[in-house]
Amino acid sequence: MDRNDISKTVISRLPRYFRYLGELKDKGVERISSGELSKLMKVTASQIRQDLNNFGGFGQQGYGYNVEYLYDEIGKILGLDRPHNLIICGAGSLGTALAGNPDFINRGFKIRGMFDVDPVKIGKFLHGIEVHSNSEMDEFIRENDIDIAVVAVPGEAADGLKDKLIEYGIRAIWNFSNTDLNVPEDVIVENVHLLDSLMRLSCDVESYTSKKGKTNGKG
Amino acid sequence: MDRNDISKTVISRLPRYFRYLGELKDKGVERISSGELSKLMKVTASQIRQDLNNFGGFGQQGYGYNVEYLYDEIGKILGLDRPHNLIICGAGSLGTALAGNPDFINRGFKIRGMFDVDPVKIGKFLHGIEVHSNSEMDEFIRENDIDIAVVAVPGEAADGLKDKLIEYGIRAIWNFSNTDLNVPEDVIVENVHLLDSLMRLSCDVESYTSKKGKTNGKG
DNA sequence: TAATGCTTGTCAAAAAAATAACAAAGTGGT
DNA sequence: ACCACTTTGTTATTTTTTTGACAAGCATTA
Repeated sequence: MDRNDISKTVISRLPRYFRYLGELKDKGVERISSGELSKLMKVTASQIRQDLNNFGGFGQQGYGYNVEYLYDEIGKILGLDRPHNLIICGAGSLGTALAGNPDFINRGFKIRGMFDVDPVKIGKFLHGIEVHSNSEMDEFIRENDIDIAVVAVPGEAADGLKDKLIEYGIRAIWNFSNTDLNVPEDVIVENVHLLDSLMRLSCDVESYTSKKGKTNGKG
Repeated sequence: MDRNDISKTVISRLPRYFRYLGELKDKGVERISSGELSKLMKVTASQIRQDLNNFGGFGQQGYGYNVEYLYDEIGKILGLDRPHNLIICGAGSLGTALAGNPDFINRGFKIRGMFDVDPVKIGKFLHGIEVHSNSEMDEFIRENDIDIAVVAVPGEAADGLKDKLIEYGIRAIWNFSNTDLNVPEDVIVENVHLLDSLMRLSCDVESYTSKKGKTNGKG
């Protein structure tokens, strides 16, 4: 089974496994069975076993999985065994918030610099990270071995920025702008569409309310 | 077909349809066929037709879909035809960034107040929104008809906060903390696990890199 | 008003994902 | 060293999701 044949669906579940295993590790738990993990995570034990088996036999019959080993292995699959160098494009409040998030650093995501068009911001330090002019971006990316760019600019500016980033050699974009970025197939985009997410919540509220209304009174 | 029988998968695609229709509407486009929309959105026309049909026949044979009508209808499904009152719990940099995002207001998500435990922050105004003490939360939620709470506090504090929110009557939580919140089944949680998202990106970089390595030289 | 061309809504088929079932392989106690 | 018990890896089944196909219906034009 080739790494690239594994479905998107399975991959997207890995960070959650990683998170739970990290918590177990921190608590000093040494081993866990798919059944126990299933109860914790509220997914079927069958799914857990099948997901993990895509990457090889991490467990042992009659024993279960070694928490630390499994944690490390999933970490490797997620590419966390080597550091990543990031830049944040857009030194607005969102970019600044991301720059200040300690979780990213803790997992090896190092924010090397921020970029903005606003002359007032350029030269300032936000959470210890310097804000540069966009004109320095090309050189900065090359010199600092940047492999991930965070797009935290207003929607209108996102598309132009994306083209520049690709021109400068970026192949992985974490996109916070509320548009879809069309990119060549060798460029990866991971979207965080906040408004979409909020709408999903709103939608669920709506359908739950209508369900309530129906079953109400007697239910 | 009942509203509540529609699969999560379909629901989760609605905000994206809404986004594209909004853009078309702004451009003055009056009608669009599933085929044209399919090219724009890079999904199959069949999927578009089937998704929309879950909610009723919004289109017309030989004509397609009326952009504005479809936009409004999807808006209703998403619960955007009525305003929502939000509070943001946690006045750190993330909470502040969310408070300053104009997209939310534009879609009827009104941020009524922020909450924090830090006495230095209490009483301050961030992006025009007052930061209150947690002790005022109960009353504030009732008096301002709050229906959505945003959890933007550090992971350790999230679980305790969640319990309070539920106690105070909140039934919809937008969770930015990097943990899963266990809630009763009448409470809805929409997660934005930023680190999980970043790990997915890192994972894709990893597998793309290994694919490159393999097919390199000849491919 | 009739003919032509699109495009939907819907049914059928295929593909993908989740769940269930179980033999094989290990653990742990005696 | 053996036995009972646990738990995996894997195969089979079911369910869900996606895609394909096409008749029915409306728009548009002459």
